[in-house]
Amino acid sequence: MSVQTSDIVGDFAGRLLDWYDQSARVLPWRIAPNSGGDPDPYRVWLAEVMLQQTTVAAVAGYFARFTERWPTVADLAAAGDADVMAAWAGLGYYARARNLLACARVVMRDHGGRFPDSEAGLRALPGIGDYTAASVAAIAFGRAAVVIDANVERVIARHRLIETPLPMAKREIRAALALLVPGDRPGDFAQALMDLGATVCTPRGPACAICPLMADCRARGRADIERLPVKPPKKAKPHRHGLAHWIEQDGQLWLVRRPDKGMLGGMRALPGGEWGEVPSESGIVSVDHGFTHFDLTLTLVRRAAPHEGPDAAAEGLWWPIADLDAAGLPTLYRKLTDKMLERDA
DNA sequence: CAGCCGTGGTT
DNA sequence: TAACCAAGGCT
Repeated sequence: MSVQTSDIVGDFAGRLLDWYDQSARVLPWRIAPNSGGDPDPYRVWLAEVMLQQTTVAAVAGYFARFTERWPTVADLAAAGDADVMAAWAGLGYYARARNLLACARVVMRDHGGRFPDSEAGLRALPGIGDYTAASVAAIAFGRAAVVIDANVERVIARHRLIETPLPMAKREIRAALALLVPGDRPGDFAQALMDLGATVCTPRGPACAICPLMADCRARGRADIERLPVKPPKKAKPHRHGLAHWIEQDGQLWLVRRPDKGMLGGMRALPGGEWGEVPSESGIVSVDHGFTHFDLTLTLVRRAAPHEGPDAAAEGLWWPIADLDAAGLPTLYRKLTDKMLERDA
């Protein structure tokens, strides 16, 4: 009776953390809420980088393999570039893998093998932007950082009925959230908000009836709640065509390493020409593949030897076709070689 | 700021 | 099914 209703409704973090204690997802990189254990900064950082623009389901297997093979940041820093890139193959956004290695090596060289425990210190490392610096600071080091990802943007935009389109709305969202971050359990608070966005306050069909923030959510019950957060219209994707060269010799296939910058940078690939607007020739098999900003039809053609084409200058190697799975080809080429080998079979 | 950078799941 | 979207960072 002594507690005002406004105080109860206003306890945003309390309601959210109570919900989290009941409903937290069980994830390989997450220790149980209130378990008292200290999360390993290396594992937190690795998971957060893998989770950038990538779903939990896609990350799980990669996280298990990476932590098994490279249990500490020292192990990862000592790994070979090609091994790490191959282990990342299929996860996408390959600049993350290059930055991951660079970051591990900076942590070893400049920080004595320990991750900086402040948001600013983390933010200065390669591959760590605003989100990842805040999330690692909060989850691994208990810092009351303002952690904002796409889930948080959606939850806050709805809770506060922010109709400003992204990315302009980021200022309002940050200002609103900064007032809500608790000094106690900031890491659980951040993860709770993300869990809520992923499982309750979903892009479509949010489960408002079971939401712990329902009482004071300004968008609750609105027919147009799915409109929030407002996003800019997307641009149309062009369609491109390209060739890939199948150069086989004694059961081995000629692979190249793509340049660090640009599409699939640093990854092993089949050699081939530039991707253009029109198909150049027909081939043995072809695959359609969607990238973020264009769609590609890639056609496989036989070539006799690497030195006969424009591939002579490319750094390459012969790879046993029987062991092609271990080559670390990105999905685009994996689809193509799978189709080729299936056709021959 | 806006464009670039992968992939797979969901609706 | 085509569109949308995801624990973003870099230039």
